Amino acid sequence: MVIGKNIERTEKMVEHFREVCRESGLKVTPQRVEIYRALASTKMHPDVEMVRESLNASMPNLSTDTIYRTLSMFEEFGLVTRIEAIGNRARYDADTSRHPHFFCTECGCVKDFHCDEMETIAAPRSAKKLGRVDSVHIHVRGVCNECLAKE
Amino acid sequence: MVIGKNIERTEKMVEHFREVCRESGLKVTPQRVEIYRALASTKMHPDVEMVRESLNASMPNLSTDTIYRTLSMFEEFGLVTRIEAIGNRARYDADTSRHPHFFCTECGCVKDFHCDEMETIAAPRSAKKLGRVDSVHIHVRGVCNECLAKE
DNA sequence: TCCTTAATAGGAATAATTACTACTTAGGAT
DNA sequence: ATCCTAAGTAGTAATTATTCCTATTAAGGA
Ligand SMILES: [Mn+2]
Ligand SMILES: [Mn+2]
Ligand SMILES: [Zn+2]
Ligand SMILES: [Zn+2]
Repeated sequence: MVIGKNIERTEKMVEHFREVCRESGLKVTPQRVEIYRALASTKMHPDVEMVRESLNASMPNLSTDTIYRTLSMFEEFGLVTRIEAIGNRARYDADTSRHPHFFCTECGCVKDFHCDEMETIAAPRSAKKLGRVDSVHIHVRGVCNECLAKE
Repeated sequence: MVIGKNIERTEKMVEHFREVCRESGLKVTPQRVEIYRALASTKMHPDVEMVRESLNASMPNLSTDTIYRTLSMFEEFGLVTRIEAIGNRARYDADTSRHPHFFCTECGCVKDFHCDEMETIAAPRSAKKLGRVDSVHIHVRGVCNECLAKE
């Protein structure tokens, strides 16, 4: 995972993360900051293993358990969104705004795209009859350009 | 898992399943028929364990491996749809028509609802720029009426 | 009925996630 | 600045979901 693009934006997000921690009485540990920064600085929607790899140089003793615990905690506090992609590994997104995803069924990559209609479509009455609707999720599946090129 | 409603419709689906098997050179084994029937006769979108439980009386020796293998094969041949619900168990739907789902974040249940807009919305250019789009998936998350009643 | 090959059962292996616990540390109090 | 304490972490074990393996079985064609 490459880190380094849009450093200003990333650091702004990290600062916001620190504030949320302080407001919520969560300790701002180096592990939490680095895990959050790893997510905020990439568009790859990383899973736990990708986070571990990207931090391996700077934090070689970071434990798997800490990554899992930390990401779950982030989700609970609305700092990240958990993405149920294809396959079995949970992936995370530091962009918590509502937006659709492209899932490649070949390589498993997850990409953002934008679509006003998909970002604003509301749950219909038929859905609300089933219970309380908290969020709407849209994704498309297909084969990404990189995988198409390989074929 | 309760089986038995809409028996005619279920049996029509089972007959179609048999035809697909014959056409594709797949053996019509009792295991396959019962697993397919278990899916076709419920609206619960069962996971592997639910299928096993529902068939435990009639097929006590049905192996987990067979259920996994069979459901994957069904998906490959377009007989069922695999649903990536919340949490870690894959769920399956014998209704392969495009329709949105309601996921309860409390009990994990999966319910159907209908919404013309969600069933016809097409992938936008911004998605197609990322690769070949094969399908569009929409679901909502919330808390189902049963869980709301318990609170 | 026989034969061939696909399919199954049962158990072992793998992969993802969670649980446990002794040790560490962030951040408030002194 | 130092101390205290509860919250957090590392390392490891346990659990859970899924896949792999292989000897045995049986579907469906000859
Ligand atoms: Mn995203
Ligand atoms: Mn459905
Ligand atoms: Zn790809
Ligand atoms: Zn519920």
